[in-house]
Amino acid sequence: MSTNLSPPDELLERTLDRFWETVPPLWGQVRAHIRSVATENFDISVEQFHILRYIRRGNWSVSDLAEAKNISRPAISQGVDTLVHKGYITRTPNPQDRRYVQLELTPAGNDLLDTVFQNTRAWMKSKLASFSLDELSEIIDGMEALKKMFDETRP
Amino acid sequence: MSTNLSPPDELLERTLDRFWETVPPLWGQVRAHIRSVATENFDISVEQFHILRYIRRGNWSVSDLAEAKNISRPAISQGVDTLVHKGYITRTPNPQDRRYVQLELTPAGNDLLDTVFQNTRAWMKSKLASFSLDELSEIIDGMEALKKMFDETRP
DNA sequence: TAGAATAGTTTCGTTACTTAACTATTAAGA
DNA sequence: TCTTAATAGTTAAGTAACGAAACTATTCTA
Repeated sequence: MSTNLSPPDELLERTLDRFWETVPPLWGQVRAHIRSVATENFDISVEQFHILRYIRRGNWSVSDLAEAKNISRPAISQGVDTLVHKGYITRTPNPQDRRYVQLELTPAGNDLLDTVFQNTRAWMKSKLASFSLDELSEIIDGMEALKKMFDETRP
Repeated sequence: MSTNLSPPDELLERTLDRFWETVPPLWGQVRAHIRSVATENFDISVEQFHILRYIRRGNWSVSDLAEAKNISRPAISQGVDTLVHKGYITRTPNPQDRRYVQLELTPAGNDLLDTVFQNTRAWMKSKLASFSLDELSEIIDGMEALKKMFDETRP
């Protein structure tokens, strides 16, 4: 049985400092890149791109999406609406429970996602190309540890 | 002199997978928390909060802010406007070059930032409280490595 | 000293959100 | 069974954030 002591405050503070120095600027750059790819090749915004991403990941209803993205159901509903109009997803009432609407990607939606994804990943890879194996391992380990922060099964 | 070989593609892919699994959900949670603290205790949005943050960090002009946040000058100008109206920052023309407007936090702006920051940090600390020293070190190292991704001085 | 460059603002339109109120469907309790 | 409650989703109305274009004010430059 472990003693389960909290880590020293100084280390927590240092962790948060690194987080704030790193994550917001980095995410801003990635967002900006996605926006430029998505708007240049397709007529779509970062938010709409994310809705597609979540649908492919398995969030098939409006409520699922709203919870996953932490925004209101009406916001999702409207986003879905424009994506349906643009031909990237379909709405199908679920025959089991007709309150639910099944959201699915069309072939065009899948293509869009593939293109933006591949483009963004290639760009990110180019940014990582000069990294050493050790640096990449550090990033992987750090991400895996950080991911546990919102793991509800933790104490 | 180093050989400067690119890392194997498989490792890059794995790094990106971890990135995408970790950063967007995590950032979403943090954003949502800031929003709830900022809107419950003060009448302010995440975006406005970030403008205050950047001003405190030393981006004192509208153009500095626009570049740092990667959004247009008009957008900053408007955000600054509402923050001035709310009494959190002041605009002072720079006497050296009167095209520039010096942006400074009022005491209320500093208090706001302190409150939201301390609250958010405390909440994040609580999320990290159960982490081991090794896990925290991994996060710190990972962040430090990741931060170099947009370091323009790299090859 | 005229014109180019820079800093910032205003105007106008778009998009993404929110809350409140609504419809449609299913579940639950008397 | 029938009524009420709960759930899924949409519609409506209003707000905030943002960009592009056009503008003012100031400083630099040739």
